[in-house]
Amino acid sequence: MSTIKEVAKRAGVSVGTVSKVINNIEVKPKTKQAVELAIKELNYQPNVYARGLKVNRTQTVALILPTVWHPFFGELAYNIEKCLRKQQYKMILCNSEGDYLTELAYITMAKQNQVDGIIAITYSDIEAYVSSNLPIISIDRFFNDQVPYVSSDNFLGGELAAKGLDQAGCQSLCFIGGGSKKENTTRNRRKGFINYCEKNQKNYEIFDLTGKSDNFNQKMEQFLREKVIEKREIDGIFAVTDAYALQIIHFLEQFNIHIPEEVQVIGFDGVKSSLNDQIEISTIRQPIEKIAKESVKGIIALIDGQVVSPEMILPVKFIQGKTTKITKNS
Amino acid sequence: MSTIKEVAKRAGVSVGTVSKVINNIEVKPKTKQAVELAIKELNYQPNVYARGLKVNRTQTVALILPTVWHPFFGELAYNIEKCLRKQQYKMILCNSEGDYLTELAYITMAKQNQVDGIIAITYSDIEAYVSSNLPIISIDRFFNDQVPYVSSDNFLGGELAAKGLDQAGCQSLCFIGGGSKKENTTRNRRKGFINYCEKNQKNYEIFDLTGKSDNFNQKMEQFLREKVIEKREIDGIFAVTDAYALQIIHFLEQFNIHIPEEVQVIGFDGVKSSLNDQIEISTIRQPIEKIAKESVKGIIALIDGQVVSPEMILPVKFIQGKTTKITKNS
DNA sequence: TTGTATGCGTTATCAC
DNA sequence: GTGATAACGCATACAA
Repeated sequence: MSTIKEVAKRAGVSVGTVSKVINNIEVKPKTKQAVELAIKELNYQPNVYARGLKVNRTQTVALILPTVWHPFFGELAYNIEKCLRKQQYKMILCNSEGDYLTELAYITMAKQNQVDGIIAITYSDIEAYVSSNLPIISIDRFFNDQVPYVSSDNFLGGELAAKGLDQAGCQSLCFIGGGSKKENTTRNRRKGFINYCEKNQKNYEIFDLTGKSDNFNQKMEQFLREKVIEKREIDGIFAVTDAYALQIIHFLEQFNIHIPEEVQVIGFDGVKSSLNDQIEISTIRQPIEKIAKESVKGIIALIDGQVVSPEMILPVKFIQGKTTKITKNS
Repeated sequence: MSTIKEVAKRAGVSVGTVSKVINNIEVKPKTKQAVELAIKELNYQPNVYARGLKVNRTQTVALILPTVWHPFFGELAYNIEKCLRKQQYKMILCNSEGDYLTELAYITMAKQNQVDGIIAITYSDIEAYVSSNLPIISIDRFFNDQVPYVSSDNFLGGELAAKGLDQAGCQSLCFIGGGSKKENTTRNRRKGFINYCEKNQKNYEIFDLTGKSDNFNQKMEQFLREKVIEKREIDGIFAVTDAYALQIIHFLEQFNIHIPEEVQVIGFDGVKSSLNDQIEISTIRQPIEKIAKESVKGIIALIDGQVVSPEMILPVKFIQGKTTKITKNS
């Protein structure tokens, strides 16, 4: 690998001049030409470490997420990398596997100047380690006023789900949720759901097991067995994620419950496992591309020392699938 | 961020001594203690750029693949990052989107010392740009003797697929493939399939459209309509990937062909869209974890200047799904 | 407009 | 065993 010195010698100029050419600083056209020729001839590539040491910029952002091996995160990671690349940034991928220590290790790395900033989607308590001098954007989770976050409009999503079931003819709705206490923005899905039901005087039930309980599946199945299969009290289900929705559907189908004829189901996420994949279930789709775009815009603004809006809430959409009846509106 | 100088001053020693402590070089216990205390007090983190500039090592590897937004690549990326992390390496994720120029840009980046090595899964002709002084491991594709590659045993996979169909009672087999000419290791799936059929005197047909043809789907459907739906000449299909298999199954089901009763189908890849996902179709599963492990082992060995075996072929397994009949052997 | 010189934070080679 | 110092490759303030 040739250095700036060698380029300077070959071009018959000084290193300073070469540096100027590289960084697009005014230089006499003729010298510029000579330098560019030398660069080409020597196949010179600036050493990013020397530059990084000097200017303290690496053009690299870390993306911390539970695991890229998940349709939602995969799509998100893909889009974020794409956006970053457009802005000449590289992306270090960090699968935290939801592990607190792994997340911390990555944040430490960030502080060692390995990266200019972090985009994180995490549910552990890394708050104390997130100092305000480290540019960071959070997805789907509120930390504090210092950390801007971008998220889907979960409240609206909950409303849309309830509305979707309502308009498709359901009489008695139900929200099924669970998972970590920390996912405080996804909590709003439930709130939106309830809000719609209250406002429109729809019957509804809530099955929501927060915190980790090993036997969540058992309890949920018991709930379904009683309320849906036996008593037939519920004919519209909003599951907090597509994964839950799928699970519920599989369970009900075992008991010959027809979907959507007898029971209608709406999920949340709208993930596709790849670009060409087709979504089968009715769902509230998160605007993953937009989330990616806003996150990248945010982190770069932060790196550039600009002020960034503390929260960016992005609209969601109802996607008609095969698990709700088709109405005029959908 | 504090520097090594400040640590030295606080500990009452020289920078050289601090450096020794950091790099675990013998130092008097007492001084070591003092230095470590100062490090803690100042919350000192070595600057990786200064170190990188000095030792020309970044502890970073680039992973180039078409898109992480794909179950197979997602799983692969997840596992590779996991392995790299265990070895104290970071991973830069590069979605090339199959684009030649993007791949090139990333290779250029690698040459700028941003990364110590590359793990690539690419189908374009980047051969000329891959100089032997840049550590690189290829997955699924042979470039030349200078570039070690790791791959599934595609030939064995082809044999297993044919054997699976045969033992499940199929009389007349068929291979359906297509895609890029460049995927020369996946070509072996076809070879293995043919090999089994020849050796065991099974009837077989090949439908293989190499190169890109816009109307691949049309032609394939026409083929299926004639051979499977109308003439009923084929009762066992080996599709070169799960994606094709799925497509074929959906198509046949439209014509009320029962699978696996009338026609049996085996795919290739065995991808799950997440850890908890369940595979539904019968398939030949690629050992993604092993591929990840071997790639990482390989790239690190290369970085460390060791010699690496030019090819690593890993065994595949037949996975019984719902699209082939169950036999005693399976 | 261009060249020279200094320093970024670290490691490594010397002396001591 | 420890300290002083040169060097890594580059950007930049300043001198010419």
